[in-house]
Amino acid sequence: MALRLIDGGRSDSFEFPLFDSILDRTGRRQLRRLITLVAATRGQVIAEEGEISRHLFVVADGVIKLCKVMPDGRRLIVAFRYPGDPVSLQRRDTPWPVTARAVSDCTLHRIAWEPFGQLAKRYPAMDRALFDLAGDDIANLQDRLLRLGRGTTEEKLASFILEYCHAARTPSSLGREFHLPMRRSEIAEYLALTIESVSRVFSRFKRERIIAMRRPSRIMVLNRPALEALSLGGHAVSEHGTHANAEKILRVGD
Amino acid sequence: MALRLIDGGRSDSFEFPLFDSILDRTGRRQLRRLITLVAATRGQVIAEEGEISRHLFVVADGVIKLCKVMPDGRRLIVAFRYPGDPVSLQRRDTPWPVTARAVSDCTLHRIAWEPFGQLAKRYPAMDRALFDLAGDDIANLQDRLLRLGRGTTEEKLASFILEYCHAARTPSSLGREFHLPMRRSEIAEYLALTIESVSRVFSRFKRERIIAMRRPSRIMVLNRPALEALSLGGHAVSEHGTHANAEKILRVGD
DNA sequence: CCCGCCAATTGTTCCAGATCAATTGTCATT
DNA sequence: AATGACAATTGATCTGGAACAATTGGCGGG
Repeated sequence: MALRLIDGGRSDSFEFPLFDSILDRTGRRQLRRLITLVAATRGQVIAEEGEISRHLFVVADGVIKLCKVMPDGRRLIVAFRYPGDPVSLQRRDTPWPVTARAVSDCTLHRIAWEPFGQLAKRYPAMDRALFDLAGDDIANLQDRLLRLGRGTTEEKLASFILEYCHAARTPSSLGREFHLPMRRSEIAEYLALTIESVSRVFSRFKRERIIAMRRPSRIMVLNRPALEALSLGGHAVSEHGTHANAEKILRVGD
Repeated sequence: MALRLIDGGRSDSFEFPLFDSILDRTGRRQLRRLITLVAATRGQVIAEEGEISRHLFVVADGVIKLCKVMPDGRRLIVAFRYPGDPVSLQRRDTPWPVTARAVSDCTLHRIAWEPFGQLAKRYPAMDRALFDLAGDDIANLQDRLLRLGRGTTEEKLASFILEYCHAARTPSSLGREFHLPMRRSEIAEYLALTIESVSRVFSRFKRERIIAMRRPSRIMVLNRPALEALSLGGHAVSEHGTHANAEKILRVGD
């Protein structure tokens, strides 16, 4: 199924902070004319791994996942993308390194690389801005690599919850309930765990009053400091057995 | 200890393919004048996580590792960098997201961001080239994420050996012996394993005549197809039990 | 309201890889 | 050649999370 184009998608009214700050009035207007608004429904493929990338996509509303699959079917969600995020930063007109799918019904800004490149010739700061965004993406992937490689199940889920609250601009600190659009299977694929492990840790967090969960997708953070402590890999907050151990390991030198 | 500057490091003679292809003669000469050649000895820190990045580094000779550490001492090597690789692509003048250390004695080209930025104003293609390099880095990190998250010990080591052969331009396909500069502990930190697991799999590969190993750091690839099959996650090459399984998993749909 | 479907939870068993513990190389120094 | 300091290997256990297996819960359609 193809992406649905949205009428009036070329309206000048919406916000587009990614490049607006570096363009003058003319540049902004020209960029607006390149943008098409498209819609995808839950589960729909936005771009397939291997397919040549002809567009830059930016999430307008909803959540996207970027997936990779091994030949034997093992899969991993490389990243979720939230409103305002560019979907994939890569050389123009090269194959997508991942498959992008909608996690919830969502809308995206789409810009063809070809005219984007023309515009970028007159506004070189745009290439610079793309590079900066790529740098942020790299730093995030490096963090994720550390967590997937060395983190425990608790640590992974704790940092996922915090990350979601932050990225989805959810009122987590206020102790308000929010909606989690991804299923357990998607959280498991994101954290390189099984559904069962994810479910067990959710239950444990609930039992320990770190979160409340009236339904699987309705979460409320009750003890944010506990989540933060877990997500850094500090484990028990006020114990210092781990600390002595840490110093021993760090002393190894290199 | 500070990085040692190398006399005559400003010579115009060396190759610098990263940007040479997109610059004219004048541009190349101007870029050359910004480059300083520096040396680091095995184990030396080139840049520390958190420290503001004032330079772009490119590996000239030897191998670099990029490390991240958790508060309690668990560590991961995010990437190795080989001759020709930029060390870290990130927003200019922002904190390093990783610590860069020399794995072997090595030399690096160093360019201060400040004059680099001036030059890039006259040659906008340089920013574009940086973005493209960052895109490659992102694709590599995504692959690594899949392997660390879902790969077995064998798969991880097999793909590491192949990756090393490729990156270090080693005559692997010819069945010639080569030198592996990183210790078992570094390979383990790169693959999110323990030293013991790495050692056991090396021994197994040796026993199965996939590699030869006269000393821990002297390796020869004997059966490249076997390594390639393993690194893709295909497991046994000519078995199809796994295949049936794969289709079952893939059929899940999303 | 009941039924069927699928997501999520919970319980049980199992195993890959971690951890703990020697032992064996390797090489630099005297 | 003997000594000491590490790096690597090998062996014996242990365990966190996977795999397998029911059971429970929610929701849409008749």
